[in-house]
Amino acid sequence: MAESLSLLDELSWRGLLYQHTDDIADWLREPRGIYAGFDPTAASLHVGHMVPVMGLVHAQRAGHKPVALVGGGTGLIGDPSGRSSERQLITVEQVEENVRGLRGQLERFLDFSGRSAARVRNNADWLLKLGAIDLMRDVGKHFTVNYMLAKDSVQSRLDAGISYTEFSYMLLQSYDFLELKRREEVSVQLGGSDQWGNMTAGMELIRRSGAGEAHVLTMPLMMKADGTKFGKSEGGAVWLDAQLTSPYRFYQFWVNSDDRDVGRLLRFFSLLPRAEIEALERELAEHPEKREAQRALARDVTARVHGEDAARVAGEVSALLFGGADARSLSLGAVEALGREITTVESPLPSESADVLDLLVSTSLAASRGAAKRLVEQGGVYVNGARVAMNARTIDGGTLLAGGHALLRKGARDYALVRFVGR
RNA sequence: GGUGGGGUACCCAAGUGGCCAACGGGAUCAGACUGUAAAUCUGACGGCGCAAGCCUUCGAAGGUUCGAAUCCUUCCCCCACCA
Repeated sequence: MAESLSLLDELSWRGLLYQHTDDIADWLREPRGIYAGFDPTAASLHVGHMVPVMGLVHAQRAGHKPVALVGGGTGLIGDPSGRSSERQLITVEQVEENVRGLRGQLERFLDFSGRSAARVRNNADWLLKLGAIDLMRDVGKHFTVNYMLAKDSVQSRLDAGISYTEFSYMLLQSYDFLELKRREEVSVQLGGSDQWGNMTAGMELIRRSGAGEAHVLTMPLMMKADGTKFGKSEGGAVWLDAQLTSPYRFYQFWVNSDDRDVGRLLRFFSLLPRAEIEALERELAEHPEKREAQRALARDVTARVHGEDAARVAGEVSALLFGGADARSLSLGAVEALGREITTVESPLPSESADVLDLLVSTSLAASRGAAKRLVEQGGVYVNGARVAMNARTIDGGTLLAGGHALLRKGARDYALVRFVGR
């Protein structure tokens, strides 16, 4: 472990420090157990979750022992923090399935060996067997309703309404902290800034239960310079699961970062050292069109999430698609490599030709034939690099690439490949 | 339980008998410009169709009418105040 920088210093220069308890610096002089929780609201984490994940990664690098807590129990209740309306309950089966997905992803970021070995825990292990009476006597008694009502997460919901279920969420999260403190010697919790209320409640419970000293630290929410929400791409979330967001798309998400955001994104999500990030920022200022910073960011993050090989291939495919090469000059090998990274559909060559509109729909480049038609009419569709016109929108044998392929493009950067197979 | 207000397309929101597939804004998508940017401008934005046009939408189900998002009935849900 590099002992050069303390966890707080590291998080601080990266802009990952938002709020923390007063004496946390002293407390962190010794190696501590540090946890962050992730509720299984979906089968996969998305890029937004990576902020606290990176918090754990930095904690481990600084010599502390990270614990990733999967909320198999709290996920059944629903956290009101940062939400303007009541959540829909998800089924027990769904939560269990999601827990499996999250667990596997969290394991990729952390090192499970050595002195600072990471652990993954599931709060279902203690919350499911916690009885209502025990909860009220052992946890509830330590909180006044007045204290709970004062929390932002509750306060902001007083108008729209909040169920007793979600109102109680902070009790469960507090209990998690206490359990982890007792069982695993975890004394620090980190999370997004919207978690401050829940986290300090846990600290309060630990204090009142006489379980010793505990601290909390929050990290900022990633905001984009253009004001839109971070982590969305083509209308959907950017997932860490390769099945939901392919490594190529994942890589593209980062490559497309706004110039104004790249520096912060590098600090947040890459492990590159400070000097290197600052050099990239200078390069970006002088030659923004080269997008070196974006590429470095995409390489680093994609490699951590999907592995070095996947990151390299995503980079190569991007270079191929955006490098200005003539699609028709692609070798069969290159086309087949493309096919493994971007959406690819097989289509029988019906008679003599295929309608591009149908191909746009089958490759999901367009939602319906009507949408596909509008795209073509607006000049937003290209086959093998050539714009498609409404009255010339069929593909026949003569226009195919090596191996009977056609490369479809929608707009500036959405690609799909069609492989025509014999009847 | 009472009184009042409300449920309109991805979100916000106008619309109170035909001119409504439904004003406007946001989000989104495309084009121009560019750096696979940003900003700006232009266009598109329920489904099917080359098109004329057809079909399905305004919480749900019925009804009145030549004709309803708009009127009536019943039901469901949300909010505020009161109890």
